[in-house]
Amino acid sequence: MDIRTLCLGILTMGDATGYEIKKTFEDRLDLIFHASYGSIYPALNKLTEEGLVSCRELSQVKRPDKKIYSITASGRYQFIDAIMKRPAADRFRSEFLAVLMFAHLLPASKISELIDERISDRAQKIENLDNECDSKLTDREKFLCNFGRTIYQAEIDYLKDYRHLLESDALMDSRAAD
Amino acid sequence: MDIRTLCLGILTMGDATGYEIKKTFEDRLDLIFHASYGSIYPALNKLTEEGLVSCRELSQVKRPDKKIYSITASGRYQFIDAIMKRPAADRFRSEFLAVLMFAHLLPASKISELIDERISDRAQKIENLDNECDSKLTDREKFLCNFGRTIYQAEIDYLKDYRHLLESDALMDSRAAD
DNA sequence: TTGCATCTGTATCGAACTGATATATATTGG
DNA sequence: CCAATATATATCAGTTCGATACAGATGCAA
Repeated sequence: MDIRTLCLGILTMGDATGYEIKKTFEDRLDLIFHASYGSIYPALNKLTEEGLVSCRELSQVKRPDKKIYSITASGRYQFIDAIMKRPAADRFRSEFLAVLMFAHLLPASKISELIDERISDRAQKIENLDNECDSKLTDREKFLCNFGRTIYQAEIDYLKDYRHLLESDALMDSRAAD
Repeated sequence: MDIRTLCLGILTMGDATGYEIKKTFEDRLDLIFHASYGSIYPALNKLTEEGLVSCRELSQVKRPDKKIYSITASGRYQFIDAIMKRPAADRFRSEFLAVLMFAHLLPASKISELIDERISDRAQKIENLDNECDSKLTDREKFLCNFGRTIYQAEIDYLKDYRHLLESDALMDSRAAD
């Protein structure tokens, strides 16, 4: 599933401009999927060419025309087709964990700082989700929201419980270096 | 931190060929970071140009020469510099979760199947980590290995506990459609 | 023993995607 | 009153993926 397909999915929820689709990615899919203008606008052009979405232009004074996209019947079929297929594996990349892989090359204080920051970052993300969760309505959205909270909390708990493994490791190495 | 930098990091653990670096990504960084030949080989060329790694060629009979890369002193400094910087945010993309976002468009049976498969996939990943964890030695590696297990287990637990929210939702929608 | 899969090793290419940047104006809040 | 944020379009260079190509070695099962 590429961004083109997911734009189609967002349009099943109602007509939107490219700008609004970007916002939807940020507001409701932040946990799950990311997309930049550099992929959204070309995607919408291609979808239009292929007849999977239609586009009406709303001329505005002293601004670029607003282009409102709607999904077509054939677009809807194609989207259902796409989500019926087995989803590809998650893609995950964490610089934080990559750095920890080389913790022995850093001073112990740096490791502690890094973990402290990670914990407060995850806590912040949970707080954001808490706020969003209230206003969200469907069980489906609550499910995804709580999914995120659960995973973030599991990470915080793990870091708190086992950080000493890294911190003592680094400490020993730096002592050995003396 | 890009793949170029992480290749440098892998070379701090010992000399290696491009092929071996790829294997290291698969064997020891699978949880954390991914890289394909299409990024590794160009990265090594660029690192060589910049004098951050050196390369000696080992000619082999009826095979392309084996190129063994070593990190240089300046490469080592540059790598430490890179990991001292604040790590960028994780990048995460999950087609599985994206599909769940549109669960209301799928039959309830499909949702159940999807979740069943996800649970066994995560269980498999935990089993793989269990096996690897034994043979790994340093506290640092154990830390990362158990990190992965913990997160995967949290996901399984969550899915088991709350899948009914999605399954009943889908059921209601399909009844409503009748 | 033959044949098939997997391993070792190099490398490139098109397509996908990111992140920054450009261009304009309106609105909101401190 | 000014700065930040929001609305709205779009492109571009650089990064990365996934597939593919080539080619012999090695292992293993029928």
